[in-house]
Amino acid sequence: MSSKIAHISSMPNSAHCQTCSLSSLCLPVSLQDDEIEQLDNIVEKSRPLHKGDILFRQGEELRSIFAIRAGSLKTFTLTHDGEEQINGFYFPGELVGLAGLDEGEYPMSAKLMETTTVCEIPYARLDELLGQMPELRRSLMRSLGREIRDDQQMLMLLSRKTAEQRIATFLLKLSTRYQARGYSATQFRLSMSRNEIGNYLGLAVETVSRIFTRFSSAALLRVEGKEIELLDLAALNEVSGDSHGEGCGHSLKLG
Amino acid sequence: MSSKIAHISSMPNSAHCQTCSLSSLCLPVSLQDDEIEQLDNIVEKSRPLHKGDILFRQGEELRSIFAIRAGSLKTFTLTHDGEEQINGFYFPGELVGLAGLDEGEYPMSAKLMETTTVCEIPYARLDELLGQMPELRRSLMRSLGREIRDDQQMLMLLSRKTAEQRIATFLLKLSTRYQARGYSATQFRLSMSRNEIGNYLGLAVETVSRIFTRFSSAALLRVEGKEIELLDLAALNEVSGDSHGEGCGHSLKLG
DNA sequence: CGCATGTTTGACGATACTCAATGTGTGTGG
DNA sequence: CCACACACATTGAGTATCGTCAAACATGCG
Repeated sequence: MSSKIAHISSMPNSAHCQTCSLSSLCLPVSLQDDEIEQLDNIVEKSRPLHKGDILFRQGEELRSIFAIRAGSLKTFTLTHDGEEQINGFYFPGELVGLAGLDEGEYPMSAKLMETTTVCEIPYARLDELLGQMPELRRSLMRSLGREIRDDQQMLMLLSRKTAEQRIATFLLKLSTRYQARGYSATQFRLSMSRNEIGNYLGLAVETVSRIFTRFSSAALLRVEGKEIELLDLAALNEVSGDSHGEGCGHSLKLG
Repeated sequence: MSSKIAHISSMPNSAHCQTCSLSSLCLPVSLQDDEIEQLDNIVEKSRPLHKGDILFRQGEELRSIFAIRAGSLKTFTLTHDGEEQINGFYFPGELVGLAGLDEGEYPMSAKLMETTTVCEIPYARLDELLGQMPELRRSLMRSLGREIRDDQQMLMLLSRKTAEQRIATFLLKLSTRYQARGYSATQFRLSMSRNEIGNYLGLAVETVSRIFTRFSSAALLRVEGKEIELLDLAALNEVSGDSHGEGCGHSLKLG
């Protein structure tokens, strides 16, 4: 359980922003070629980091934000009683570390859930570019805004949704995000444990497990350890409570 | 219940950013005098708007963000089943509307809880200034970051705290915010109803009411309708679950 | 003054947590 | 390569917290 601090050493000559297949997700801006090149120049690509490594730690000085190239990580804070509270999961093409921009230090820690490659974007350099490139600036604003909206959807989830609705919502969100980066929307591998899912959704592990089996019995999905197949997106959507169709909120009876 | 859309008409010659006592809260930046003047030029001060008025509506094009000069408002979204979900309460010196910057439209509505005066900051003009003034840019970043951190504290609250802890946390947060703007930290008037508090904290109205009386019985506070006096900040802190001292989590027994 | 809205209090019940035991997988070391 | 240990996952039983329903009470607005 000795989680090492990830030490980024730049790859000799890896990929570039210009050719990165994730660029449309990472910073969806319409930049000039030379602007992209400028951006590319300040970005440091890491060699793969290992599962369990800490990318940054709560309270550390915020020197960089990170874009994920491959793999996945979780961000979390520690509660007063030393428990870890997961704030979010991050996948390729997503930016991590934005939340700390105001304080100059990371308000939470980031830990890899599997072998992961990131792009490091030094904030000082980025800040210069922001002054020169309005589009980049707006793009970053959009990323911040998206972060806020995501959090607010979570607020909604935590304050109004039942356990079933939370899990359904969670799975559908994952589905959407996987789809956005070219993976299957219905079949994927959960990179987080049931424990982490429960922590994130404000549920006990046991509840998560029970609902997985309940959904399985109802043929909404197929579970095999961490492998998941969503069998009935429409029904999941119904259960999630986000559907506009009248969901009248009846919960699942066992099949 | 006919909530009018607030229509901002600029005051002939009201206050200026240069002399605003809230400027340190609103945009806590170290700007040059001429920079502040530039900012002041694009800000439109409203005449007082009435309780119940809508400042902006979810889905509307985001033309401006707002700074509150006096009064208070709540932001909320509508759930799929038409219920209102409160996202936050805003007080003088705070910025509203930031969350929509990415999409170009407001992701939620804002409704006044009492007679309120705001400064309107047209986004197009602001964006120009952002390119010219690095400090202003960082300040706005900080505001966005703060919004994110606040949301994440709420996530923590909703996913891990009991009803008692939520109410205690809520009251202490209010206390801090009031203090920051020069009001009493222990005596204030709740501008929101019990219903709105419950909605915001993910609790039923009845639960909110019960806990208020429970706190009252335990001499943690004094309630008289919307008037509140916090009698034992230390104890409230203890109950809130945020204290670092060992809280061993025993709930209040009636006095 | 009366109706509407907001608040308080009580009784009851459901959802999800805790505790506990068993089952399953994963990684490590012999 | 197997065996063991450890973390993770599932399932069950009992319970507590909080939500729902209901009614009385207070407050405020027209």
